[in-house]
Amino acid sequence: MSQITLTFPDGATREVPQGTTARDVAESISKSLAKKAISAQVDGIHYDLAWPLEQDAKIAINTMADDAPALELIRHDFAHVMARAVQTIWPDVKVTIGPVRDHGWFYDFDREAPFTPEDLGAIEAEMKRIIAARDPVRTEVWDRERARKHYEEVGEPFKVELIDRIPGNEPIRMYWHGDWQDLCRGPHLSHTGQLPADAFKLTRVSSAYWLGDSTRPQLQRIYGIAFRNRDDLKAHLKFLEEAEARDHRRLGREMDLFHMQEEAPGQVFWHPNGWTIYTALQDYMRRKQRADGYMEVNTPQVVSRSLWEKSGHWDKYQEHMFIVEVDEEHAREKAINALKPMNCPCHVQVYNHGMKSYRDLPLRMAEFGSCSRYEPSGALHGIMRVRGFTQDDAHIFCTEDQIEAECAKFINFLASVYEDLGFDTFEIAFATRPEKRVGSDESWDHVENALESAIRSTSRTYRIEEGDGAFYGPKLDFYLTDAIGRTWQCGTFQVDPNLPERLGATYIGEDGEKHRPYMLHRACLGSFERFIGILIENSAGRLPFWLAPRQVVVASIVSEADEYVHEVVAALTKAGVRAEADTRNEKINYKVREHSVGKVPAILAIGRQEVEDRSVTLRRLGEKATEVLPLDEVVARLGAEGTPPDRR
RNA sequence: GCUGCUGUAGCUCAGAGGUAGAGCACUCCCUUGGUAAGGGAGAGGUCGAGAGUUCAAUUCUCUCCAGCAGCACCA
Repeated sequence: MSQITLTFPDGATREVPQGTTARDVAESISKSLAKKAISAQVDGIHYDLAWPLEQDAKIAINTMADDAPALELIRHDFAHVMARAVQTIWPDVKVTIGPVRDHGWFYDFDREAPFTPEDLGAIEAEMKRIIAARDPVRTEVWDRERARKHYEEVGEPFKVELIDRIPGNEPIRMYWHGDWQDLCRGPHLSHTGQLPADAFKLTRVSSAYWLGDSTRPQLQRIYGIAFRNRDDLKAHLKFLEEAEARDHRRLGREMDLFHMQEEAPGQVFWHPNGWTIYTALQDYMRRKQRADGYMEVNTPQVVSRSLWEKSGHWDKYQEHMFIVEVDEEHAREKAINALKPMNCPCHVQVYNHGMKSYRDLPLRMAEFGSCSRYEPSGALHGIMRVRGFTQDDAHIFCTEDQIEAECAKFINFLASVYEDLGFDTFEIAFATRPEKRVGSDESWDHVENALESAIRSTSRTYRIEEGDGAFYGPKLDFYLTDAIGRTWQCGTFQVDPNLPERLGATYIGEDGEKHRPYMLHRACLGSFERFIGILIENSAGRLPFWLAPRQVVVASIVSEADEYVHEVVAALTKAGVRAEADTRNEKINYKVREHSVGKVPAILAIGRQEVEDRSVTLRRLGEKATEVLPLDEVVARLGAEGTPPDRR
C-alpha cells in the first residue's frame, strides 16, 4: 500500500499509509486528542473520523471546542436520532431528508396525519433513550444500484428519488446509528452518546413541500434546535422570548400605533401614534432626498391595463396585481385597470413628458409611491408584509457612464440614512442574472460588469448571490442587522436597461441623436410599513426620541398642579416637542406605569413643589432615577433631543 | 396559494347542546396620592359569516372569511 502525506495546521507533515482514518491520525498524535476528536477537516472538507484518507491532504482534527464543526455534527446527528426515534414509535412513517439549519435541524416525514405538539414529548423521550444507549455510528459506501434496490425493498420511495438525484461521481454513503439506517453524505459523530441530551429541544411541527416544490407532496416537518451545552440552549430560548417580546404586532397594539382588520387584509389602519412615526420618518426622508439631488413626483394609483401591457407587468406580474374593472354604462367594453404594484412605469411617463437632453441626466425622480400588490394570503405578516404599502422609491435616469457615480452616491446616501436611524453597519449582496429574464446575454454581461465595477469602486465588501437578480437587470441588495442579530433586506439598487426600451424613454445626446437612458431603481427603506415594523422590533418599542410618537407626558401628582401642567405642555409644544398632559385622577405610580408600558421616553411629574419652583421632575423610560430641572432647561433639552438627526 | 391550528367584551383568555364568564381597559363615585397597578359601583357580547343536523346550536357537521406557525412566494 502506498504512503500519503498529511500536512497539519502548524505546517508539520506526516507520512501515513493510504486508507488511514482521521481517527488513526488523532490516536497517533495523542491519547487525549483521540478522546476529544469528533471529526476532521481534510482539504477544507468536513470528514468523519472513520473515513479513509486516500491522498495527500491538509488535515485538521476537530474537537467539541471547534464551534462550527461541532455544532454541525451535533445538529446533523440529532436529525438522524430524531428520525430514528420517529420510526421507532411509528414504524410506518417514511423518512425523507433532515438537514442542519439555523440553530438546529429539521426532518421531513411522509405520514398521513400531522405530528401533534404532544407527539414531540414522546419523540424527545425516545431520543434521550437512544443517546443514553451510546449506539455506535457506522458507515458503508454502497454501490448505487444496491442502495436503490435496498430502499425499494424497504419501501422508502423518497430515498430512492434522492439516490437518483445524487450526481454520478458521488459515493452513496449508508449510515447506521445502532441498527437504524439512513442515507446520508455525513459526516457524523462516532456514537450517539456524544450528543448533549440536555441541550436540544423539538420546537415545532409543520408541513413542507417535498424538495421545496409546491407541486410535490406535502410532508410533515419537525423542527429541533440543539447546542453544545445546556447554557447555550437556554441562551437561545431566551433569545426567542426576546424576539417574541419585540413583536411589532404586539407592540403596535400596546403602543396604540395601528390595527388591521378582516375587511382590509394586508392593509394598515394607522392610528395617531403610528402615523406620527410614519410622518416623522417620511419628512426626514423627504429632506434627505432633496438634499441629495432628487426631485419628488407623485403618480396615479389606478392605471389602465394598456400601460401594464407595455411595461410587461401584465404578462409577468398579473397574478400579484389588484385588477379594477370599471363597467361604464354605454361603454363598448369594460375598462380594465390595475392598482399600481410599482411606480417605475409611471415614472417613465413623467420622464417622457417633454424632450430630455443629456444635460438633464442623471435625473433622480423620487416618489413616496403607494403601491398595492396582491400578496399570497400566507405571506402576510403584520405590517412587515402587506398588500398596500408606500415605498421610498426613486428612479435615476442616466447614461451608462453615470452608473458608477450614481451607485457610489446612493450607497453613501443609504449609509447616512441607516446611521441616522440607528443602524451602524449593513451588508451588500450583488445579485446576478436569474434564469427567467429578459434581454440578451451580451446586454447582461455589460450591465453586470458595470454594476460590479461600480460596487468595487466604493471599496465596500459585498457578497455575490448568483441568479438572484431581477428579471430585467442585476441589483445590489442592502441588509441591515438589528439589535438582536436578525438581518433585514431593506435597500436595493437595480440597473434596468429594459424598461426605458419598452416604454420608449430617450434623451438627446451631445451628438444631437436620440439615445436610450438606463434606469436605476432604488429604495433605501423599502416600504415605510415594513421599515417601521423593523424600527419597532429593533428598538423593542423604545424608538429614538425624535421618532417616538408621544415624546413626553406631563403628569400631575395633585390636581392643584393641573394648570401648571398645561403650561409645561404648551411650552414643550412650542419647542416642537410632542407632549401630552395627564391630569387624570390617578396616582403618580399608576401614571408612571401606564406611560412606561406605552414606551413614552420621558415623563415629567408635577407636584406642589414643582409648581412653586417652576420646575419639573424628569424621569426617563426604564430608569428609576429622577432629576429635578427648571422648566426652561427641560424645554431646551428635550427640544434639542427631538430634533431629527439631519437637522442637528 | 398549500398543510395544520385558531376565531367568545377594546385586550388577554375561561366555558358549555338549553341563548355566557374572569382579569385588565372603559364610565361614575370615594380617594389629592411623590415615580411601574389605591378602593367601590356600573356599563359592555348577534360567541368571525353563511348553511346543515337537532325540540333547541355560540357549542356538533360543512362551506366561506380572517388570524397564527411553517412551506411556497417576495422584479
